[in-house]
Amino acid sequence: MAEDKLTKRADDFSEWYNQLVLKADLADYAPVRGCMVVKPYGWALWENITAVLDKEFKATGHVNAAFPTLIPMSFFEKEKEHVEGFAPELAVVTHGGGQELEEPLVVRPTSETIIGYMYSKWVKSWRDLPILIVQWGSVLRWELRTKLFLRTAEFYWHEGHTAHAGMQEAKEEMYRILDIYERFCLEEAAIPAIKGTKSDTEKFAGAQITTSIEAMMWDKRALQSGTSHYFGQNFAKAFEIQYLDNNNTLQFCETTSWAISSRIIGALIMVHSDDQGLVLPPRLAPIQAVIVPIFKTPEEKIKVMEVAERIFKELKAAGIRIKMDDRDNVSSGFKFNDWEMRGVPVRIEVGPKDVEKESVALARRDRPGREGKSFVPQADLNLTVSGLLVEIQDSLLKRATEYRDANIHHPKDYEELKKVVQDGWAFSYWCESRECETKVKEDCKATTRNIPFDQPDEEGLCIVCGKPSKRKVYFARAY
RNA sequence: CGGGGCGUGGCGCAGUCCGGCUAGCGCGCUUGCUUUGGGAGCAAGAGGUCGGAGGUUCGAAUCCUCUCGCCCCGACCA
Repeated sequence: MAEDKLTKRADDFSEWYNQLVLKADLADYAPVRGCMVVKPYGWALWENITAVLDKEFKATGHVNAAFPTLIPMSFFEKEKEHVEGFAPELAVVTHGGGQELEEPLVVRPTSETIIGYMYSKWVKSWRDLPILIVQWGSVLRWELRTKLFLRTAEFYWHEGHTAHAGMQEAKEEMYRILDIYERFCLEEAAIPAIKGTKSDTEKFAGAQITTSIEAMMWDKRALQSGTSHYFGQNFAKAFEIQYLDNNNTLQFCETTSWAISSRIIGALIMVHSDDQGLVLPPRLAPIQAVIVPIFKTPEEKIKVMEVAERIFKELKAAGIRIKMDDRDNVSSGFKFNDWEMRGVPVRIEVGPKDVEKESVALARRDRPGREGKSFVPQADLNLTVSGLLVEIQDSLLKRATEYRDANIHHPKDYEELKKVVQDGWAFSYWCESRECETKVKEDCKATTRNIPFDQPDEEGLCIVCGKPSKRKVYFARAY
C-alpha cells in the first residue's frame, strides 16, 4: 500500500489545503466549474455548525423561512450600489420551458432584494415590526477563482434579514448578531476572530455599516469569517418597506442582514489542521472519538470486541459522538492514519494487552505521534474522554490565540508595515482615508480587515500619511 | 481577463518530440489465503473506442486544424 502522504503544510500551503479537503473526505469537485459537492462527512460538520447557530438565532427571537432561488433581474437594479457590487458575478436564467423569458431571472447571489420586496408587502404598521427572519440555503456567485469551501460558485450559508422601526434597534441587531458570531467562533470553532467595522471600500454593496469577524489562518492571511450589515433605509427605500408609526406617520424601515457561510469550514482547516490532516475542535467534530479494536486470533477478537462494544455503549450513553471502526479489510496502522486525516479528536485503541490490563490507549489528535498517546484505565472512560475532549477544545483555542497574537505586529513606521504584512498582520493607526488605504493595498497587497471595537484609549498618527487618527485598524493580506 | 500547466481504466501517471504488433505502470476495486499495537503480503481477476470534431496516412494516443473542459498563479470577491 502506498503511503499517499499529504503535501506538507509548510511546503505548499495551498496544495496542502486542496489535498486535505479531498483526503479528509469533506468535499469533491463537481462537474460544473467552481462548484463543489459537500460529501457526507463534510456535511455532518456543516450540520453541527448550523445546529449551534440555529439555536442561537431562535433563542434571540429569530425564525426561519425560505425564499426562492430565482429573482427577477429588475430587483437588482433598484439599489444602485447593490447592483454594481453584484452585477459581475450574477448567473442569469434566460430560458424556461423551451421559451425565452420576458424578464431574465437571476440565481440569487444573496437575497436582500427578494426579501425586501416581500417585506414591503408584509409590513404596514409599526406593530408588524420587527421582522427577524433567517434563511438557510445556498447562493450562487460567478466567481473567477474558486477554492473548495473558501470560495466556490455555489456556497451554503444562512442569511439573516431583519426589518426594524428605528435606527438604534437595527444597529443593536447588527451588533447582537456579530456577538453571536464571535462567540460561535471562540467557543465552538476554537477560532479567536476579531470583531470590528469594515472600511468604506470593504463594505457590503449597499450597506451603511458592515461589521465583520476576522480570523488569522495558519499562513497568517486573514479570512473574513462572518459579516453583519446595517443598511439604514437604503433597501427600505429601494423596495418601499414602509409602515405607519404610532403617530400615524409613514416611515421607512431600517434593515440589516448578516451571514456566516460554509467557508467557515475552510477556516477550521486553515487554523487548526496539520501535516497529518484535518484537526477538528471536539465541539464541532462529527465524530468525537473513534474506537480501533486490535486483534490477531479469533479468540483475541472475541475478547477485544467485547470490551470495545462495552466502551462504545458507555461513551454513546454519555453523549459522546463515537464511532466503532470494525473494518476488517484494513490494518490498524491504516486506520490510525485514516482517522487522523479526518480530524477525529480522540482515538481509543483496544487490543489484547488492554483487555488484560483493563486499560485502553488514548491518542489525542491535537498532539500527533507518541506525545499525544496515553494509557488509561477502562474504568470511568466516559469521564476521561469527556475531560479530554474539553481539554483538546481549550488547547486548540489557546494555540490559535497565541499564534494570532504572536503574528499581529505594531509597526513603528510605514516601511515596517510593508514588511510585517507580508507575513502577519499589522495593527496601526489609520486616518480612515481612502487614499491611504489604497496606497497600502497597492504597495503590499494588504487590505484593511476591520477597525476593531477594542481600541486603545489614546489617539495616534496614521501609519501611512502621519495625520491624526482616532482609531487603529488591522492591515493584512486576505483570502 | 492576463500568465502557466493538464486532459490516456475509479485516481495518479508513462507513452506524444521521431506515427507501426494486442495501449502500459502504480494505487484503488473484486475473489481467495496469510495478516492486523503506526499507511500488510502473495496469487488470480474485472476495468480504457487515449476530452470532442474534422483532416493527413496503408496505419493516429502520437502529425495538422478547430473546439470543449479542468487545475494552478494574478486582478475581483463571503
